[in-house]
Amino acid sequence: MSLPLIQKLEQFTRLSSEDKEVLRQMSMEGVRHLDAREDIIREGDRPQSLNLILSGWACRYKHLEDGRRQIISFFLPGDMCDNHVFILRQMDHSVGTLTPVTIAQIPRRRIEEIAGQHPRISQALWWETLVNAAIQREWTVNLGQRDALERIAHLLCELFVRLRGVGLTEGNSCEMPLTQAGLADATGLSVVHVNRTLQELRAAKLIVLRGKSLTIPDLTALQNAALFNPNYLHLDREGRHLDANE
Amino acid sequence: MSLPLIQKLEQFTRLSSEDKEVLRQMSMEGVRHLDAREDIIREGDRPQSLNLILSGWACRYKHLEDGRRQIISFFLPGDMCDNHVFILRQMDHSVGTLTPVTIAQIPRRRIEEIAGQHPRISQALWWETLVNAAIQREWTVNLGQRDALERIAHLLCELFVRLRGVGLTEGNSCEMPLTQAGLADATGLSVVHVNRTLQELRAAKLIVLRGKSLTIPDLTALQNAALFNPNYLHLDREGRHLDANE
DNA sequence: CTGCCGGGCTAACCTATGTGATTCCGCGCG
DNA sequence: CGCGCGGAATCACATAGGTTAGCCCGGCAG
Repeated sequence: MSLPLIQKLEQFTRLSSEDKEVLRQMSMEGVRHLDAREDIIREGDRPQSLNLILSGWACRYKHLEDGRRQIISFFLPGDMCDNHVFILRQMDHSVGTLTPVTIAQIPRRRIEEIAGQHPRISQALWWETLVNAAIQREWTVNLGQRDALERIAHLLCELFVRLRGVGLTEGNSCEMPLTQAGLADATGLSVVHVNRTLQELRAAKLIVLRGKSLTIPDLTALQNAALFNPNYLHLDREGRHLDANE
Repeated sequence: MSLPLIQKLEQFTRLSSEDKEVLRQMSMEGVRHLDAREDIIREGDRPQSLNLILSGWACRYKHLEDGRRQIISFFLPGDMCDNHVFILRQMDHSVGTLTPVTIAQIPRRRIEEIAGQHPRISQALWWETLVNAAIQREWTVNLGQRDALERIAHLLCELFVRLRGVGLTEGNSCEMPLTQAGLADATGLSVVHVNRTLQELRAAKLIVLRGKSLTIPDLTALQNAALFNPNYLHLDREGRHLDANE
């Protein structure tokens, strides 16, 4: 059973077995366990280490002064919360857990050392940063143009495809620990409307959502409803060509 | 009169005069002139060069299959349209001009050479990539949480502060070549509502917008109306501390 | 066992924003 | 010199989505 981080980076590049060993070692450093709803980093911090999610879900978020809150992105196992932020000096947002989470906290120095010695890894880390930026762009489109149903459907497609990329789906099902309030904060909708819209998606047989488990009976159908095009996830290792259903 | 690119990077780091000379040379390569409403790069392209905006405005945008369009970000003079995209293999969005534009088209190889020889420049380029990502996050918040008035006010604050950073403001005024349709595509609002909201901003004396010129009589007031906090632009060269009004 | 709390669900009502259509103005082009 | 067009401005009307409030259920803490 391979580490989510490794599975993820291998969607992009081939890693040597030495590279993989280095990443495995790295993942065992500074392991910490966090409860749900804890902050990993706060706006204004000047982090000196990088947090790699080993298990559980977290998110970036930002509060407006009057309390409104937006979830800016999700971190799933294999994601790095703050890859390369040390180039900037201050966090402009916070990162918090959504479920209990285990992370590896890797000192800045250690990362720089690894990146210096393993160009393939260094490049892969930049790739992950750029893919995150691409995801952020797609969220801009999602919030700006899609209506509630498309928006939620799109988010579910994205999460499902990303989870599949790190081996966390089973057939057409995956875990869905997000509460409706979480979905609301991520989509810019009210909780009430998220609920309404989920009913609609259920009624249309596009999703089965019970407890913390999501099943997507027909991914293509959901993608169509969402106007979801997976190209922005850049899961196209050279030569290879895959669509979201591969 | 210094190049916008250099002014911009110097908000972040000190460049040696050699660094600056290299950037100046670079800016003279492959200069091209484009009309308004031309595409610089299209979704699906695999660009082998980097486009630096010397003058004029451009934007990233994305179309949904049914024609809806979202502007994802703006490029002002000194911005690089597609810094580091060669790490990804395909453009997941297009870049088009909003006004007549002049760009320097710099071959990938050349950039890599320069970055290899001038670590300061290399770092500054990554800084610009990360700041763009931070801007994208703030847009997520903007679209997800702010109402129409805050949203437009926020965008105007951002554009003004960014223009000021490259010396393109005069007192409290700057150029504003965006049409209301452009503002609508960027904010996810309808043209009609953009118009209504601009009236509101005018009535509140927060902006003076005539033709292609924007004046912000009281930037602090506009920032307050927008819940605008400039920290996400990361204009904080070490030691220095400035607020948006400096 | 009971009481509380987080999370899901629903209903009635309200409003910010979208739609579609029309007018007006200025400017470049034939 | 008149026509056509992009862009701004309005108006009347429609609706997606927000708000407030309340209920129900299940788990766990005391």
